Amino acid sequence: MGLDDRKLAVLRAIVEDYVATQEPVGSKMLVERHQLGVSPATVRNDMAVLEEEGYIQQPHTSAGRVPTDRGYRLFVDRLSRVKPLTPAERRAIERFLVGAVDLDDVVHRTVRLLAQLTRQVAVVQYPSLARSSVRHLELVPISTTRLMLVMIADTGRVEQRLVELPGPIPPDDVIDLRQLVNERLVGTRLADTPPLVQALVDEVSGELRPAMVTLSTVLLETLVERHEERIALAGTANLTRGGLLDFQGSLRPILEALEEEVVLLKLIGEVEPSAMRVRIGDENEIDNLRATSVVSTGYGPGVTILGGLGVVGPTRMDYPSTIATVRAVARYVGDLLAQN
Amino acid sequence: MGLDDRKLAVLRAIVEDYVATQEPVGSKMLVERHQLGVSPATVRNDMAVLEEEGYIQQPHTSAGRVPTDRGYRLFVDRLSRVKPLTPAERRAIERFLVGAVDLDDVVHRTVRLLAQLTRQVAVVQYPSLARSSVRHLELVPISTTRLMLVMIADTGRVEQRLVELPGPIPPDDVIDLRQLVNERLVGTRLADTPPLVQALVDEVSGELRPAMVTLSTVLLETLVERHEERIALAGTANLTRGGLLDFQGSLRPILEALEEEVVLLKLIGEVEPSAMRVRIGDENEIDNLRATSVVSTGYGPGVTILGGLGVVGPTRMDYPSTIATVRAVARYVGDLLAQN
DNA sequence: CCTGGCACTCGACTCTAGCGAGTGCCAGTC
DNA sequence: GACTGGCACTCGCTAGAGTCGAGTGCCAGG
Repeated sequence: MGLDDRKLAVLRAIVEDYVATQEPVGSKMLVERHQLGVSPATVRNDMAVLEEEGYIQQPHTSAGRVPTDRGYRLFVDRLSRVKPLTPAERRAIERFLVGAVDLDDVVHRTVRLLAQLTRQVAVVQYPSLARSSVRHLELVPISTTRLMLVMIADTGRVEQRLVELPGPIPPDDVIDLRQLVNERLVGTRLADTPPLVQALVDEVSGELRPAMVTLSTVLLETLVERHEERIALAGTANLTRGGLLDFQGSLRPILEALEEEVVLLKLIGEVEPSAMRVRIGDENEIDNLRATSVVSTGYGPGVTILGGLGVVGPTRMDYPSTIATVRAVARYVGDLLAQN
Repeated sequence: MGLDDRKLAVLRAIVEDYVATQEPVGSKMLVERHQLGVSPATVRNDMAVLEEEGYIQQPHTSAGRVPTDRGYRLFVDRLSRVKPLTPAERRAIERFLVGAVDLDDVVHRTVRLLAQLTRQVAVVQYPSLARSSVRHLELVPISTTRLMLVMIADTGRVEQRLVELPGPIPPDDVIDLRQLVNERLVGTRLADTPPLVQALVDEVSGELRPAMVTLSTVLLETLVERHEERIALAGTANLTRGGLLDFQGSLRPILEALEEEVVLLKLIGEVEPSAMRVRIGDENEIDNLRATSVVSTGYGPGVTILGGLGVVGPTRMDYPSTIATVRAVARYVGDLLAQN
């Protein structure tokens, strides 16, 4: 059941028109707006085949056709050429991201930028801790039995945790501890620290030991287990564009899903090396998002992946532009972080 | 134009019924469901007066009455007794907040809890930097010309900034700098630091001076100007409860407003000492939120105010419960932070 | 294989009529 | 003077009928 070129052209035209107008598209409109070189009747026959194959669908008998998820999939895979960004968009990206003062700032600007450019909901994951290395560990005495542990990662992320010591500790010991953990851990990837931390504990003896034991627990929590991946979100208001037409009027499940960090991580986090990932409608594992499409990718300096970012929108989105924008923003952010 | 007791009772009944049923309430229903001891006709007369005074309103000529913003205001001010929380709710609060490991965690749990209990959008401001004191300043060398400045506030907040030095700086100088800034600034409220920082700069001379000048700029930015108040948000999905009835079907402006940190701060940030603030409909300064009511308060240990929290919902909300919940949560969080 | 023509389908829209909740007013009663 | 029962009236909501037209599927002819 191969689809010949014209049928593919028809599918493309349907997708493009439907995305643009948001209304089921009929055969007559189609030949008027695209140079297909055939009559409406022929297009109708093609459409019948496309429908039979599951690429398009009629909302009601005697209405135009609407692409199915499968139709969008084919469109994305084979029919769309990625639209290059306009110079204006490129400039917007640069202007927006220049002048960010720290990591928080970069992430915030990025997510807003992405939401604005795509006119959709944007999601940006903070550089993943698992993929970062320790740049510095700081121990700040808060009281005689309390320390504040501050971990600075090479990606610029800073994590802190309170350490409740089993007993009072003299200031000099804090300095020793600090030096010790820094010597051993700086430069290693967070994912690789557990054995090193364990070795540290085994090694230390004397009065420093109880403190070291406690500290090691917190260290492991902070560096590995806690793994609290952070996420920034923007543009939820864009869900209301197109009135209640998209999402058949029930934003509820989508808003709910977007509030679950775990869900978002699943969306954005499973990155393949700088490849675009497009999940259309039913392809989404998350039930609440079956009515949406998700375009995501990883970002990072060079080929390293630090985290993911992407957008969530109606299945009827402008895939070529969206994909182009997401890719461009990811690239810029990656480069930006490379400078740190 | 005094309203006698019965008229007030009628208003109260109207508010309560309307909040419960979401439908305009008529005179007959009213006498049936409340023991007013008079006939519908009498109630109608009272209602006519209440309408004339602007407390209630008819959506259409022959429909029941609906409270106006002014009506809700009177209700909140004079007619509602605050509902005590149920034991289940108290327990929920305790269970939810116990076990928070750090400030981020506390704030996140709080905002989710608040959203869940009130079934509305919850907003929690991180403990305000302006009201915090410096607990410790750390300078971490990143390269010979770069430092990471980490500021730990007594509220547990940690802020970091990259410092680009004008030239290379030896490690010993970093130690000197660190000691200097800590000596002078630890313990002072952030709002009070500018003159001290200035004094520091004036005082330092020699080779340390250029670095100190740069550092002071960043310090001032981080401590004072930047003032990046952080905000956590949860429960936006609750906006869709009640279908499209509330907010006349356009969530748009509300979602937009909720994404603006500045707007949220205005909502939540202007706290009076542990007093509840209720802004009803038109009373909101923010145009996009004219269709909503905002219940907010400050929180902090004892009488100190660290930040604000509150909820945003339809004007037709259950004020007594909402107010009780917001107050209770604020109190718990305040106590919790007092333990740090 | 494509095309023009044609009968058919069916949702969207308009219009009308009837229903009923709710009102305002008034005359009568305690 | 305050309350009540009664009554005419308003007007949004719903259901049903009718019309319109975009769009289709099919077929015969080029």
